[in-house]
Amino acid sequence: MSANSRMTIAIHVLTWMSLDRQNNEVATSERIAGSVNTNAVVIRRCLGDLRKSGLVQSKRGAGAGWVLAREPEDITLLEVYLAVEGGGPFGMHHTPPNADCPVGFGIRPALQVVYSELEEEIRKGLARTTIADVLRDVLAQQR
Amino acid sequence: MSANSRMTIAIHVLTWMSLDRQNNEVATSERIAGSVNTNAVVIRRCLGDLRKSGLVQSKRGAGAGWVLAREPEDITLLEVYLAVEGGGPFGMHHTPPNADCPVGFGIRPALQVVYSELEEEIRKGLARTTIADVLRDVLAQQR
DNA sequence: GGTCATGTAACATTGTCTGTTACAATGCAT
DNA sequence: ATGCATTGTAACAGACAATGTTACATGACC
Repeated sequence: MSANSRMTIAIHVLTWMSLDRQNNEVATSERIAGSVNTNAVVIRRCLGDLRKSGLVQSKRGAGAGWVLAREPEDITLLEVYLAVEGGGPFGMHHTPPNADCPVGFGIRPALQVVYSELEEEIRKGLARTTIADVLRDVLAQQR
Repeated sequence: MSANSRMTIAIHVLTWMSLDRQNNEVATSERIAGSVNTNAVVIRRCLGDLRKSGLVQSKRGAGAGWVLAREPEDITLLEVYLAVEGGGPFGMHHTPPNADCPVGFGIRPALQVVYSELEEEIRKGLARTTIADVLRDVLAQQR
């Protein structure tokens, strides 16, 4: 499968921000990038998606940075998923199948049903976990 | 997300083979490719994966081709998934996160748990549908 | 005004998926 | 045994997406 890490990065960012709220420093893309171990622009792109969905807010100017727009308990992984992830788990044919064949004609709508039911299951599963849950699990891992 | 079509192609192939069993012709990669509308080698690669998992069998020599190793009612989409799909729906960080940060240290094992639970949900969902179900739905789409 | 970080564009790099060509291996038919 | 159609696989080209990087205009506080 894709091995797309946007979901992972976004959860990492939000979890980091949840933990960092206790400090008095400002959450900048640069500092977050230090934890994720990537370029700050990658983090800004991610935060931009999260802001469009209303999960974070940005401040500009001097002392600028990012803050959570909601409590970690109120942010589910489903919202993160909807914010940063594109299509579903499986893709359709690259080029349209042969419509003169019964299977080629009917396979796409048939799979559409199967795939969207599956997508619904994924969403339900993601809705059960919040960023606060992840933070708790993350801290439980410490040495 | 990935937009990986291997799953779609594999289901298409197996569904086509289920329908084609009624004819007296031999199922060759060339004929299947005609329905999927792609190159025969792509189909052979897919069939190779399906064979490794025991879902189809191949015959060589003259009059060679492919046959289902099991009844369409006994092949679930989960088995197809396990045969052709690689990793799970989400990937981890491209480069390892900063282990000196508590979040960077604990995020991977924490997400591993979340992701594998999700993967389990997907598998359960896929196990509910068989190739015979798909064939029925495909034929119901006809003009 | 100086400064710092956001916001975004542009581009390079990398990796994966798909498609294509080529060809050896296989085994039935004649 | 020879021919033939197809599998099985390697090798490569092309397309595309994700990621990383550089650069710079924009905004707002000091």
